[in-house]
Amino acid sequence: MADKIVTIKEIASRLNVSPSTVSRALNNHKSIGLRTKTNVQQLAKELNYEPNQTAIFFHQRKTFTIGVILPELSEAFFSSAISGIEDCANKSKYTVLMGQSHDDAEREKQLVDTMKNHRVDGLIVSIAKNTVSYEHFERLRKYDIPIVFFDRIPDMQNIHYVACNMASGTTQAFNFLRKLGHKTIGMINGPLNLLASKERMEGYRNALTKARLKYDPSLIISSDLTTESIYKVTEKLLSLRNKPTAIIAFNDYVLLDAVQAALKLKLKINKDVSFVSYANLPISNHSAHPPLASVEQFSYQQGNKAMEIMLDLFTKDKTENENTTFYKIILEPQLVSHTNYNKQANTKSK
Amino acid sequence: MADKIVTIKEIASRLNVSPSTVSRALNNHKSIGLRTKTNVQQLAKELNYEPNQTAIFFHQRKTFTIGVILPELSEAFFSSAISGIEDCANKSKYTVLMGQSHDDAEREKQLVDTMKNHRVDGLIVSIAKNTVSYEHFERLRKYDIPIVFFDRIPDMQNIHYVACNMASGTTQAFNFLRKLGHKTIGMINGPLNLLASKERMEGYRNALTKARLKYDPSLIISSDLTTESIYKVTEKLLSLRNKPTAIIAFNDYVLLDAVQAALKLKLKINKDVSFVSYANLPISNHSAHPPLASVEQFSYQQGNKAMEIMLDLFTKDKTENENTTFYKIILEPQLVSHTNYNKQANTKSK
DNA sequence: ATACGCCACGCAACCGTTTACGTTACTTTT
DNA sequence: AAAAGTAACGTAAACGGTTGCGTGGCGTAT
Repeated sequence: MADKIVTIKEIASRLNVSPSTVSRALNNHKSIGLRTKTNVQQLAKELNYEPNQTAIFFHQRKTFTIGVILPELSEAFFSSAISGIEDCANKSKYTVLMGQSHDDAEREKQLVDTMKNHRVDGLIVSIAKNTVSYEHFERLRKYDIPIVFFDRIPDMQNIHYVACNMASGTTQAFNFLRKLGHKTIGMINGPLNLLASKERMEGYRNALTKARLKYDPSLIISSDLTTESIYKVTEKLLSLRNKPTAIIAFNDYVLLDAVQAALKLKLKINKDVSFVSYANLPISNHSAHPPLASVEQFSYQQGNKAMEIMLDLFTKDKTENENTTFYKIILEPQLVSHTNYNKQANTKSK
Repeated sequence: MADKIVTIKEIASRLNVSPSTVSRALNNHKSIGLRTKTNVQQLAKELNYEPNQTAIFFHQRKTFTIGVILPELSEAFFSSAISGIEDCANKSKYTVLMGQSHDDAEREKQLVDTMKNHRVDGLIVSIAKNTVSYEHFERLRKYDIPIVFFDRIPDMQNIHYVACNMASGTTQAFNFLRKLGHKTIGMINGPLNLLASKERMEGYRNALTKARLKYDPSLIISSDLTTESIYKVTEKLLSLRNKPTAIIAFNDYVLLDAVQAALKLKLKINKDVSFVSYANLPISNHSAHPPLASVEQFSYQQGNKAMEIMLDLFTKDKTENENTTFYKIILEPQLVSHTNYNKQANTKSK
């Protein structure tokens, strides 16, 4: 077999034509005669010619690669999101360069630089927990690399993003519990510098206002999301005079710890205290103490939408000179009740 | 600011030197005078010069990118594995191009082609369930793109791979159950064309032989890993005359369904029937009916090791001409008992 | 027969960087 | 003082493919 990698020049010399003719023939350029065109294409097939994309990328200043930076792939939320991104990307011949920040701002910065050097056509990012400066993102503008943020949005002006309305989700959760008869509802929130925490807080208070209830600040406690912190916070909530009969947990990971803390206090789950959470674990409904309901955040859809926006930016960039409009997509979360039996388990295998 | 992207030529013309001098100065080449060297480096810093990697990649025939193709990121096993890959890759300036086959052989083939066109320096693959032909892998040899397989290994000669010894894991599981007093142990296996199934079978029979027990074929049933199939198979097992008091489930997803099936038959878990499984769900110990023990397959380590092998191949390629040795790394799985309390929950947050 | 146009293809520059191979000017050796 | 060496930098080709422009040959209109 042909051991050497076959290039356009190789084909050209074999057919006694110029490389440019071969290139045009392969690209079905109109100014090439039918005769030579078929000759070239046939020989290319025979020799198993495959264009060297790195040369093309370099020449066209386009890599058909989009970078994705997110905190942790092992969190189901993000692995699902990247699936949404990838599925959409592949439909348009794009490939995904992936990097995890492990929630470390420094690492995130490095990744952004790497991706920039790789000249990705665009970047989809969910920022790290402790990212506070954003110059590394700003620097990308010079290279015309658009960024679309999702879920974890930085506090920046003029950015594209897609996120889920956690305020609304929290309101839904609150009302759900109210309808079940719960009068005193606590919440284990995250650090208040996170938008996600602020929104949950906002949703909680909105629900209170609408229900004309008075606000008891001690019912909402922020934790730093570590196991120890959650234990402490949960115990604190459950030993209040105005003790909550239901708790909204920041997410499923928090839920697991909070439930353990409650059990330690000899409380019966769903009797002495009930829980509602935000879905990020696929099998939380198989767990020993599933929440009464979950706020579904549609991670796959968020990723998918982010990639759609990216594709849109690529086409728009060519026509409009200055991008003055910014995509700000807010998805509505949906409360999923787990009281009915498990609907269907996704058939997974390994 | 400098709006245009600054290149070596730009720096060269500003300093009235040639581009090659700039290039050498930036790379600290010895044959460049200290004077001009510092001049160049300073101006580069000022202008925020950043090399165009696509040009470099193209020129050096090296992309510092490795492709990873696996079935499903949403399975914890794989998302953990890719973390292992990425962590190792980043330490050596490599980046990860990712693609999911969704267990579709056709898609896998496309991904291999895409990665080849992107000229990844290497490929790490866990093959799709229904991949039977391997020419798309063979084709990469021409491009000198090494492949390292992990976990799901194709039936090919002369390949590098890292996998877990499922036979040994199964033997461990079997003996564990025997020690707990179980005399009749069933197993829900996967399709027999999978190496993983064959190995489980092998491990089961090895354990039997060592314990001088006779083999009852009806105690091992293969399923196609769909929920319906698992229900059926479980019911079959539990209605045998020689009814098993313990069942080894193919993996945690199978476990979930098998447990449901057992519950449907009004059996008490861990009393009428006990389970052991192969770990791929991180929170299986929080689930309503956790297995007595799990065979830990060290997915992160598998990925990590695969990438280490890849790096090794890169360095070796330069010295040795023909690669006549192939890495075949077999990790020993480890049985983790869940009877003691949950050790520590990984602190995860979102 | 001359002019015009089009078809089909070649030439050469280009993308940004690296590098083998000069070339110059100066220093050292003998 | 001539030869040799060396420091410091320039020239140009190369990586593989694309593309604007040029050109010869042929057909057709006039």
